[in-house]
Amino acid sequence: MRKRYDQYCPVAHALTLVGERWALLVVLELMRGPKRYTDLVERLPGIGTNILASRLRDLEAAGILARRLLPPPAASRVYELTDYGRELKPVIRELALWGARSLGPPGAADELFPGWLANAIDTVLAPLAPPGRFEFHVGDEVASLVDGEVLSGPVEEPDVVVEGDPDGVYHMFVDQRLDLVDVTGDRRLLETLVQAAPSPVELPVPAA
Amino acid sequence: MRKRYDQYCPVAHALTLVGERWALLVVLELMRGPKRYTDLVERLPGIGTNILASRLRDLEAAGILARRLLPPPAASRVYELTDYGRELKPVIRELALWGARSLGPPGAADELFPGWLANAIDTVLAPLAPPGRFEFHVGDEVASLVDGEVLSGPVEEPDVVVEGDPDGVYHMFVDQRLDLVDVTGDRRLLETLVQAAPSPVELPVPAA
DNA sequence: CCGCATCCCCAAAGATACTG
DNA sequence: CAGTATCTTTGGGGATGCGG
Repeated sequence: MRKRYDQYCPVAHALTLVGERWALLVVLELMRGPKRYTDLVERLPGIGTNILASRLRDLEAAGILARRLLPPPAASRVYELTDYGRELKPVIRELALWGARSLGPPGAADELFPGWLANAIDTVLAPLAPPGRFEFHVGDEVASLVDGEVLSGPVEEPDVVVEGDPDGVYHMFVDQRLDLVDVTGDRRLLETLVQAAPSPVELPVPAA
Repeated sequence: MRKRYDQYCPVAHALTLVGERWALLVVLELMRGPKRYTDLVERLPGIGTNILASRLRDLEAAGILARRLLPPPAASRVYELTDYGRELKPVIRELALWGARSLGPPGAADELFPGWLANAIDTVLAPLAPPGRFEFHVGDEVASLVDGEVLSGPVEEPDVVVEGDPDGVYHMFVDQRLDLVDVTGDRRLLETLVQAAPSPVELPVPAA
């Protein structure tokens, strides 16, 4: 918010609102519901507490989120998106679809924090998913995809259940390999979903 | 590119590639064709020359753009998007649609540089435009919209021609007022276009 | 000229400690 | 729990220089 671009351009304006470091990731976290300050801190590994406070101030001033006090006795302060903030979803979705194509398998430096699976499915798969009831178990995360809608946790009467580690699931979607995961149920339906996923990009230079 | 987020998340990954300041605006400029270094400098008011060089390096390393030498005798170096870079268009489009809703009328601090009109029409209007041949004259800029495709300059046999200053055109799209611009031709068609434009957002705090 | 590299200055980012 | 205060480090902005 502070740093402007001196151009009369809708893109430049959007970037002054949500273009600063961490800003869109804060919005992404709030997409799955209101959160407290400390919830955000632990779900955004590496963010400084002062940075988070600053971003929350800026995003509130921009009308993207609002702070609210939960009714007593809980009485803790939470941050939640406004309507305008929620409308960033298509932006985040396109970013995720684009980024997924050059995202490699999970590395050691990457943290997998609670909710990552549901988040990834929601942003990358949900918009292209065929109708059906999918259930995924990856490590200790469980998330489901029901007719294009994402749910945390299992679903009743799934058509197909996939079980594996992060690497196996990665290769399932990227290389269309189903041999590194355990599949129970409608294998055909899973293949349809896998084929709908965005195809990876061949990077010219492996970013030495 | 340099600064990572330590999360295994497609959005975080996308933001490490194009989330730095100026990066997406560089991509936006290259969307309308290859450009030389100095072209970019003058179309990105306020960018430092070292920053631009750094962004170009990072974006090249990420496989988003490539540098190429024009054939002699021109023999100057140009930067152009790769396929993967061009696929950022949906991201930019969604950002523009979202940003346009809270972008006010042009202010004194905003620079209007050559091509702004075509850029704005392309990102904001083109994806929602009804079929038809529109021609816009704003200040000394002329751009057209033909069946959802943008052209710099006039078009043959336009259905409707709009003439006005930036402020008038702004209120045409935001307030659906057609009395601040000159309209020649099919006024009905123009009204259809205006109604397709994204509606503005009521900001809670005017960002004092 | 064009395409940067260098230098200087200042404003953010990051890490840690601490307080209402 | 939800931040502010403080300190250090890094990167951005602007000017200038310089080789091709």
